[in-house]
Amino acid sequence: MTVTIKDVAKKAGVSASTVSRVIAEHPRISAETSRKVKAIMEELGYHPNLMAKSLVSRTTRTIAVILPKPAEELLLNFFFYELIRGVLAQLTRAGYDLLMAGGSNEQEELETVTRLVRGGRIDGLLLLYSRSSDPIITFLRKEKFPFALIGRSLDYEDVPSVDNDNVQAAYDATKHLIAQGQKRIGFVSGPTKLAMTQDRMNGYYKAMAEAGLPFKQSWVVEGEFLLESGYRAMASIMTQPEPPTALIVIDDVVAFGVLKGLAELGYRIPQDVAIVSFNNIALSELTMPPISSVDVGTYQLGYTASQMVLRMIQQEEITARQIIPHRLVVRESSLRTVSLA
Amino acid sequence: MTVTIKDVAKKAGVSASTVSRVIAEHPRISAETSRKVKAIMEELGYHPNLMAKSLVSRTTRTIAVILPKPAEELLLNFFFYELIRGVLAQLTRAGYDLLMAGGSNEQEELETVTRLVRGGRIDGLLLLYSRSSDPIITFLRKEKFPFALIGRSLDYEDVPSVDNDNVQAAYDATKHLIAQGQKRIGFVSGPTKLAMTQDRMNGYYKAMAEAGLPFKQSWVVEGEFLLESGYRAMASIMTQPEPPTALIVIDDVVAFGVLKGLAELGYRIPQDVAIVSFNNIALSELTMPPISSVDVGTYQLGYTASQMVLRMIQQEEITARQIIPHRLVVRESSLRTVSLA
DNA sequence: ATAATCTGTGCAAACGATTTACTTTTCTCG
DNA sequence: CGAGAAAAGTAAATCGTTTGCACAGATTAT
Repeated sequence: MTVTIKDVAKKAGVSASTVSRVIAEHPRISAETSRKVKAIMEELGYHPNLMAKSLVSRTTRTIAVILPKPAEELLLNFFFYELIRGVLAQLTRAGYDLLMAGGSNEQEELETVTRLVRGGRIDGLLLLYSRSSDPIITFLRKEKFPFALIGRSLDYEDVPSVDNDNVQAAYDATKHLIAQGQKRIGFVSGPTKLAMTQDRMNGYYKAMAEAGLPFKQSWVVEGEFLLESGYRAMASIMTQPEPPTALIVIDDVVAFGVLKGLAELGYRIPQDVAIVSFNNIALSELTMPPISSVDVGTYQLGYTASQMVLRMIQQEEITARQIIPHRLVVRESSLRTVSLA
Repeated sequence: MTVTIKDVAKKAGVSASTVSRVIAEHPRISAETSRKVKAIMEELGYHPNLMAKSLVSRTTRTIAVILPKPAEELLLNFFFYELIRGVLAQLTRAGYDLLMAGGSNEQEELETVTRLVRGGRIDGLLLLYSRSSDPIITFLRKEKFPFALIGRSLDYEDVPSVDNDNVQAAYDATKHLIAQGQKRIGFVSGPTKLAMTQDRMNGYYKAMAEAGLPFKQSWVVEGEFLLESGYRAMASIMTQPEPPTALIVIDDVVAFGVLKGLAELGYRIPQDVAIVSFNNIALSELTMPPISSVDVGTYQLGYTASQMVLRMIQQEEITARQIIPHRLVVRESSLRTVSLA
């Protein structure tokens, strides 16, 4: 049925080993034989069976990405495509394939990982998130299996991971507002159990403290990565006697809610309230007004994390924690003086 | 190193075949042996080598999704995550894995597909888009390889595919505006080479004709799936002597641009101009005002398309063209009389 | 009682490559 | 010219499973 290496060998009048070596560009093959065999391969439309190859080489040229279960996916919704493109770009370059897997709960996820790793189906793994005391990470470390984490592990310092400097990013964002003359700056935050949230909060605190600006606890609101979260936060933050005149928002989607909430309360942006948020998803520039946002380099995160895994597979030394530079993209929402069309 | 079926066999005092049969739940294995072997497997942490399994069974329990190259991805940006979740849900249920592949150009894409198919790495394939006279589709048909298309092929009627009834969807959207008392209805369209665009235009024409409403060619503008496209369309549509009082927009992202353009021209929504768009991405309800949009069932598209491929793999009969129901989600942007908060 | 069927298991041959260890052929050069 | 080295290629083992066939012992039918 399908054409095998033996078919090629027979037709070319050589042994299977020779064909194999032609494919591998083994030096001990004469130019003539190589040419001849290649011609036959072409003619027969031969493609090596990847399973057989993997079986003997104990290598699959495949790495897997584990998708978070639904409950933890919120943030990913808008990142995902960019991230995967970055991952795929790197893997394709290196001749690797990408396997995507997940599970509907923690237990299933771990089972999937076990099956893939122990079953020899993949050479490396990429985790898109970290939860504290993650059994998957524990398992992978025990197996000494090549993997990298996008984000930061709360449990171990030395987990190979690619992340942003979220402290600095929030610091920069806050500084930007301060440079615009803002003094009363609030923070619409996310779930504090996430390293990302904690880091951004700290950057904000740091900038405020450095500038000697007072801040009230009532200007800071925890929430989730949901539109509603930002919307509701406005009701509590902006209705107090002395509300902030500027807000740092943990994520663009949350910022959309903030925009909505502010509009309903009659605040103009940026004249009454200036806004800076994070992640710079494609829609940040489409709102009215466009939102200033810290670009975290989503594509780069995927690209670099994959590269890290590939390096580990090649037994190369890696730096356990790699930082992707961020970049504050300033748009109308944070500018003190703007000329509106 | 890794524990194989032989290790299990030896420790259990049986042959490798017996262990294999225990795993396969072969009927001719005694309950006692089965219990014993399973215990040993557990103890040793045995997981079958998937490559060896695939080699002999000529089956991989993997299907691939081919990612469009960057130039054609625009639309996918917001769909992608939902779509993949649908795909993954179906595949996980059936015990299949998902491989993701792509290429930076058409040639590379075809090579990837050839390598995967001929190399026996996958059992089925999912295409997320259709271009006319797609060499990949040609190849897959020739190989009689199980695959399904999300969308509609412009070349062949009988390509297994999962799609919306876009004609009906646009018809419904237009009817809704008409029911709101709208008479001057325009259409902000997409690239006409796409089946999706053509279908939606036709639905719009049909509803207009049926209602006996006049329409001007100047109320219809072609564009792309970009924010700018909708923004620019406003400058041409809304500045003419008798502009439409309602607009059908090909896609939510384009609608965001429309919103922006209308705001700059001083139109209020929906009082001055009503809007309905398509795809109902997560952000449609976050705009000011929230946009009425036709939900196309993105998750379902992925879920059903995967199911179709799985059926083909099982040699089951399938209906070549499956339609996912759409649903018009009415929000403020299209309501004639609204009480704004 | 004996033949026929059933049960439970083992042996060995695939599956389609790679790779080690040889064998044969061709050079090179004293 | 012939020995030894280098070059080119082959045969066979191997990777970890599955599975058709054989076979022994237990069970059932005649």
